[in-house]
Amino acid sequence: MAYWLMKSEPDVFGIDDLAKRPGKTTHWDGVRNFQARNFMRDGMRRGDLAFFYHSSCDEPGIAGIVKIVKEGYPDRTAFDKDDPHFDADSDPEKPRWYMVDVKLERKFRRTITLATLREHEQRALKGLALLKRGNRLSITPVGAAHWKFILDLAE
DNA sequence: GCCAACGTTGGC
DNA sequence: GCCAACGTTGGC
Repeated sequence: MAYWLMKSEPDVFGIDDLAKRPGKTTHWDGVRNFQARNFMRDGMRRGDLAFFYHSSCDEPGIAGIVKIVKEGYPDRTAFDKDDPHFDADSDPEKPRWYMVDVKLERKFRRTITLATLREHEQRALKGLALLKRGNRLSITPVGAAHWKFILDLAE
C-alpha cells in the first residue's frame, strides 16, 4: 500500500466539505497537471491512504486523512464546457485527465501546519516532496517512514 | 498584493 | 530542440 498527499484549497473544497458529502466520499476532479495525473491514473490503488492538505489559506497544513476508494478514471469535468476545468484538448475517446474517488478517513483534532512540518524538514522529513523548494504539485507521494512520523505529530 | 518557482505553449 | 513568454500555484 502506498501513501500520498493531496492538496486542496479549503475556500473551494476543504476537509469539512468532504465530511458533509454523502458517504464522506467525493471525486477528486480538476487536476490539470500531467505528473499529478500520472500519480492518480497509474500510481494510486484502492486502499491507499492520503493526507488531505489545505493550501492557499490562513493555516496551510495537513487537516486529515482520506482513503482511495476508486482508482483512476476519466475526469468528466474536462468535457464540460461550463466547467472551470474544461479542456478542449481532452477527447472523450482518449481522455487526457483522470480523477479518483476519496473517502474521509479521519480529521485531525488540529491541522498539522506547514510550519510544524518545516521544523522537521532537515531530519525526519528530509526529502518529503511537499517541502521541496518551489513544489507546486497537487498530488505527491509520501514515504512510509514520513507518513508514520507525520501521523505521530497528529497525536 | 507580491513574488518566486514552476509547467506549458508556441515561435523559430 | 531551444527558450522566451505566459499563466498558475501557493506561501508570506
